[in-house]
Amino acid sequence: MIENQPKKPSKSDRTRAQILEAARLLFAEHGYDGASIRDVAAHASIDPAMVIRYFRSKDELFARAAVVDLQLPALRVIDRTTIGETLIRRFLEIWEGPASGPGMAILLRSATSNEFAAEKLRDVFGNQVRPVVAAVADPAADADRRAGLVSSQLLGLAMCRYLLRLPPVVALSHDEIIQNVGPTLQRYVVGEDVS
Amino acid sequence: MIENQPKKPSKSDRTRAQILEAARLLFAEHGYDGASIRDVAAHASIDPAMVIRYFRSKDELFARAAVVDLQLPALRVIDRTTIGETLIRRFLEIWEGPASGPGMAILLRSATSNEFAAEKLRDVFGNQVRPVVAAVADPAADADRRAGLVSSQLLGLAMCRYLLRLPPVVALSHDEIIQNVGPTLQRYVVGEDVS
DNA sequence: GTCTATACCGAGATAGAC
DNA sequence: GTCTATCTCGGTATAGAC
Repeated sequence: MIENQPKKPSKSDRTRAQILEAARLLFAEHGYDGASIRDVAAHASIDPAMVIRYFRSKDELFARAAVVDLQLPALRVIDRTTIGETLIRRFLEIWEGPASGPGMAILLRSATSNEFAAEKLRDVFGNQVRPVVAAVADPAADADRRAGLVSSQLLGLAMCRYLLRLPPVVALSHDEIIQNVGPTLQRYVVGEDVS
Repeated sequence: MIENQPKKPSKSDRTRAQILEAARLLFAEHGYDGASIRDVAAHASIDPAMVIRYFRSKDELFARAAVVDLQLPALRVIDRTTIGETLIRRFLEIWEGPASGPGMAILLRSATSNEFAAEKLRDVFGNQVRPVVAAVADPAADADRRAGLVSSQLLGLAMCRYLLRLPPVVALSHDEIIQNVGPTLQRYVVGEDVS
């Protein structure tokens, strides 16, 4: 067999990982246009030509860097009465927790001016957020609209707090966010408004 | 007197206006990086050198294009019991009404990757949104936080509906938006939650 | 006032020596 | 596998002819 994949952190693999990590950092901070191949190379202490050698193009590098897994299926056991709080807590973990990477920041930072990033972001909400909302939405038929409303509040909060860094939103404590935004999400998911 | 300003739509002025209009359109649609001087010139049926001649640089052109006046003082007569609905109705006018230009789209499109645009957007909320919220917030001392929460919902809605074009959010009718988002804003401005 | 031509720069990407 | 050198392209901005 040619299968000698296990246990081979070859130098190539480590270099590749370094490049990818540098790319994720810089794409998250400066966006697709703002982060150049040269920047990524410098940050990984490597030659720019290597970046192209390992990933064929900037687009492909971005595609590799912009993978997002919100791990929402972990919320499988859901309580309809506390879904709002559950969602906002998970949101804070994703954006500020130690485990989750900068995947969402990468997408959101570039989504306004890069159609690929925009499409990926729409995919995230269609494939990851929507199913969770649909599982508990009040008539499930409204799942699309409810998931859309949830997304509008959560993306807006992320924009203001992590990208735009609007001072009063940055200043909010986790408890304040949970207490204020939680009820909003709760109503969007299982509320009886609607027309 | 050298004052012959009135009644002189000289060819220069018209050209200047054409350039500015083209710039506002393209900056709103493609963002700062995505809209080049050449694009703007082509769209205004003019030579690229003229763009630089009229506005000294791309940065200055962007600064001229990115002026925003939400005209919120027009809401001076405010009813605390309907402030949420008032705000969301004004939001829809700003983004979809015939009068308002693409100013907000210009800023929001570029704010994630352009520090100047980000600063201008923070200014808009500090100088235009915050005062309105402060005028009716419930303890007025919480005005900053309340205005921040309002901004998070409104910017998120704008992102999803007009920039990201998330299908379920695009599909929302004006009435659905008013009925669903209005109560959220109402609670953010005069609600009694908080910690 | 307007446009042609171009300078200059930094981007992404490639060829080929080592 | 790695790096030096370079190509090409498109960006902003400028010089100078008309």
